[in-house]
Order: sequence, then C-alpha cells, then structure tokens
Amino acid sequence: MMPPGIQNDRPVTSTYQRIYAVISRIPEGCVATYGQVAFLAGIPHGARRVGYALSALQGKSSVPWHRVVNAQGRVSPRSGGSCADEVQRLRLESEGVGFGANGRIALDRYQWRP
DNA sequence: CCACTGACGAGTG
DNA sequence: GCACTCGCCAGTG
Repeated sequence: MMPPGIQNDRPVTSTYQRIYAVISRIPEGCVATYGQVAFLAGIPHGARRVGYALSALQGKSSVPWHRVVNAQGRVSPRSGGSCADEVQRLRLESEGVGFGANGRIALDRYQWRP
C-alpha cells in the first residue's frame, strides 16, 4: 500500500476529521461530552476544538453531532440564531435518551463508555 | 505571518 | 444554581 518514499508520519486526517471520526463511533442512545470526544480524538484540552468543528458541520454531514453534549449534560446554546439545540434534544429523546426535569441528561446513565 | 474567533471546562464569587 | 473569568489550541481571513 504506501509506496516507499512517501511518509505519512502525519495523519492525513486533519483535527476536524479526527473529531468527526470519534463522534461517528458514538452508539445510538448514548451521548459523549466535548471533552471526552476531544480526548478520544487526541486533543486532551481541545474541548473547544470539538465545538468549533461541529459548528462547521451544521447538519451537512452524517456525523451524529446531536450526541455530543457539554460536561453538564446539557446541550450548548450556540450562536448564530439557529435552534439546533432544540433539534438536538428532540433527536436524543427520539433515540431513548431521557432528559431530567431541568433539561439535563443523566450522564451517569447515558454517557458513552468506549 | 498575525490577529481574531469560538457548540468548552474548570474554578471563583 | 447561576454569572463571570481564565486558559487551551487550531482554523480562518
């Protein structure tokens, strides 16, 4: 496969693509935190990177971005005026993920454990 | 190359 | 429990 002389010592996948790859591994009915995804993507302190990467998706990709929530088990209110946070919640509930009375997800119950 | 930006996390008041 | 601040780091113009 790799012809000699060409060194792929650096992953062709850019940071964003790695993030997408990790998120796409999240099973249905589970959720992951930004920090968790970042860590699995190889960016221990890149929680912001994850959010920024997802903002670039905006539903244009097949990545289940709605399974990514913040460390408090809540969907992040993002800028732009879009109501994606609302859609996210509906999609999660549709997958069996229950929200608390305060609009919070029980991470101890639904958080993805690789 | 430089500056700004940003779906966060953790800590503080 | 909520509002604010600081820190992290790569992408975009």
